[in-house]
Amino acid sequence: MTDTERARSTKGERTRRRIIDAAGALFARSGYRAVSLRDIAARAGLTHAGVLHHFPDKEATLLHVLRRRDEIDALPVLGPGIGHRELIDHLVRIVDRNSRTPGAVALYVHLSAEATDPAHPAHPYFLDRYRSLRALLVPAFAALLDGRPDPSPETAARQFIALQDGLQVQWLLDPDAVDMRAAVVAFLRSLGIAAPDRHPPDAPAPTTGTAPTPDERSV
Amino acid sequence: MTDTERARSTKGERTRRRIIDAAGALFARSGYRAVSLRDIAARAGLTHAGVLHHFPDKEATLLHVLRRRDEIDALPVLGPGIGHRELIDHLVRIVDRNSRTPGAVALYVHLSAEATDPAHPAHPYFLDRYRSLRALLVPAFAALLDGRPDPSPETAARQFIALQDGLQVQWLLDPDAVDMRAAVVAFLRSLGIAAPDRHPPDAPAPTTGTAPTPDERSV
DNA sequence: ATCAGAACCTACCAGGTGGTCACTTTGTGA
DNA sequence: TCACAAAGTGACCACCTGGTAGGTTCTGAT
Repeated sequence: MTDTERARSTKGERTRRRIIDAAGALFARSGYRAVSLRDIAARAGLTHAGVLHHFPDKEATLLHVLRRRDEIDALPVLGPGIGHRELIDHLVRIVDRNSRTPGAVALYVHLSAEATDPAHPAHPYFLDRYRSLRALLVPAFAALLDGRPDPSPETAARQFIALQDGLQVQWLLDPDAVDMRAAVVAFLRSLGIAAPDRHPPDAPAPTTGTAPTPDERSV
Repeated sequence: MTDTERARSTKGERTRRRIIDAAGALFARSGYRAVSLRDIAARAGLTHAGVLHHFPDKEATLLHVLRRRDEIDALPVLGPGIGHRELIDHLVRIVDRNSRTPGAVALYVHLSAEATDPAHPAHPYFLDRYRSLRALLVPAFAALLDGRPDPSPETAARQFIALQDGLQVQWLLDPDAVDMRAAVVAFLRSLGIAAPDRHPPDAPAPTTGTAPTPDERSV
């Protein structure tokens, strides 16, 4: 069976990837329910039966799209051991990058709204996503807000996440009118938390920041 | 033709209302695209052909639902002449009431996400909605933030709206875990704006709540 | 060069979609 | 009371949905 596996790891893997890329792009445009297997198949250059050869059903397609996006942003890569400032800086940098990748943003806006329905296949995913994001943010805010009790770290974390989700909707509706980064940075300043510099990656800035990962997403 | 009109204003009007009520409830559960005319018809006690006798097509149904919701919240009723404090108080009160009416919240969460797509029938509606909400909020924040320049009134308005939209998603995913009012009030406090009292309307007792207004929605 | 298994397609299924049409039933103003 | 418009129906349309069955073509390790 080792031969089998090696064989599968060539062409099959490649079209499998084309399929989830296509699915991701389409889910971003219109959400999960409004996209058909034939739409996905057409964009990937197959028949819808071809898609179902690689994935058991439509739902599996969605789950793979989400899994792949998680690999791309690799938020967990930061791990719980990361410094609080680094975490916030990293998240602000993600906001920045999102402003250049409407696709990823649209995907999450559509899916998080749909997934509100407990019967939606992505419902557990988003429950877990928000839970673990909060678990990451609460200690960070606890440290950065130290002393001041007013917004509790829990509240600050929830506000921070909510702010970004809400900004994304307004931004998608009218991209030129909304500066997501500015709004997020202003929020942090209101809490007495300094904002990271404008464009740490690239040439002149003080910090060297991380390498140019392909693209990132919504938080 | 006056006779005709008077006749129409009785039974027709009544089932017309039943239809948009049914449509509103279903759109709230699952969004616009996932709900069929037959679903709406069944809930309203008709055939789907009957629904299409009253509305030219499915889209008209959605537009009427939105128009009706606007009448209910009657945000414009406040008018531009309202006091700044009164406006903020009113909005916070709406947040409060939303916490008791998941249907209205879910309607807007679903639709605002779907309407991100420029081809969606509600796209112009939401563009206008955010625009006019901002037009109402910017002067209010300009006054209440007076002096302090840090969050510009424009930014504060955008944050305020985004915060609520984002909170609604988290709240729908896990209603018991999220206190939308607390998060909004804390945000205002961070800007140095006092929060309105807990339950201004009605008796001082913690329970009993407000009068049984049908329901209200999201801001 | 072979040949097993992966990749993929055509054809089909039952069921759902928005919308139309010709028709019957019901309500109501005169 | 009556006539006529409004309300509502059932049958139908073409089309799309996710999923299956059975077959053909391709691929790549031997």
